[in-house]
Amino acid sequence: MPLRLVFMGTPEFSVPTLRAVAGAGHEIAAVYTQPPRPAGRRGLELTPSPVQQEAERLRLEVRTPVSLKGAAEQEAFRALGADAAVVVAYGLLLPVAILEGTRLGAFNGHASLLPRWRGAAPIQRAIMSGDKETGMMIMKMEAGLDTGPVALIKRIAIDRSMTGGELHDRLKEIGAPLMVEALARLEAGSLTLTPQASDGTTYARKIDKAETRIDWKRPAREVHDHIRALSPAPGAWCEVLIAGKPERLKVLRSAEIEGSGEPGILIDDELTVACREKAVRLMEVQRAGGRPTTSAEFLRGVKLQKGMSVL
RNA sequence: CGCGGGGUGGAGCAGCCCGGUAGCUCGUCAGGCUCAUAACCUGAAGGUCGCAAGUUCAAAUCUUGCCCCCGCAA
Repeated sequence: MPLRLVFMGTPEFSVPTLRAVAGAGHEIAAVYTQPPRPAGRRGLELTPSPVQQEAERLRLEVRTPVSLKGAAEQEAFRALGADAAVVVAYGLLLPVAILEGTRLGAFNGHASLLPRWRGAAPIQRAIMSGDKETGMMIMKMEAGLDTGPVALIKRIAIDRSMTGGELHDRLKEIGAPLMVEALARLEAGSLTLTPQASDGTTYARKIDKAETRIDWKRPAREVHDHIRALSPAPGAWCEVLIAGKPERLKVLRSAEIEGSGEPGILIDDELTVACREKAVRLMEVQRAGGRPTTSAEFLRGVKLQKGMSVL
């Protein structure tokens, strides 16, 4: 007997799970997602979230409350009479009334090995810190931020060249079947919950715009991790002088290279920038207004040579 | 009407302000040099300069409209 569920999610990361859960035969009573927001370049066109778009494709009922704190919203939620809530990157705090608003509770797909990286940006924080592994976890939600007991874990390795975008895509696909399995066990009454470890807790605070700029005074290893963690979005960047004017250059891919020099100085003709320790070679870049290009392509049009500096 | 950059041979760019025979760095093809090469030398092919209209003796370059791509901001 399939479960009657409420799905709560917003970005692209949530979509595979929505699709998988719906495809597994469960009944989706409603999909909660963040309301359409002004987006795009020209006007302030309201753009529905990826989850909303997918939900409409699946002809599911969509709800986009700005908050779930109000008694009316909570009552509307409870009135769905769902067995459980499935939550993946929803973006709204769930009050206790919501957590307890279903028969079996709310289950969250989270992209880290909890209790490491509780919070908003676990994927990027894991790479930025040079973690060698991470994973997806399905946990039962509690009032605290990502503190609930864990039901299922799937670990995956992070190699030294993996970008945030690549890891994001891997994890969103891993999370979908994992949630489906958790629901199957929940339905069968065989889902076991294990409390999170009491130590090793870290918080993955949201990526701030101010920290996207590359700091060449840090060791090459950290610079490289910073670049790949933020690639492709929001993108780590620096400035480079083109025809005498500073221009923003987003770095999408890099590599650690042996070599040294004053931080921020190019030590060869192949976009290798000296850092505090060793150096980082820019492999793929994107200048403001342009498309992503390999550094070789970029250098054909812009002359940046050994000795010039990168800001 | 949020701010801004851009669409030029296959790639990345310059040229546009100060209209007048399309340039640079690569790639491709042919030949040469070399033990050899992604190195070097010589030569060649390849472009309706996003689309349309206008101004002009003449438009990649000036004017107007449209299409497409992208950065910032949200």
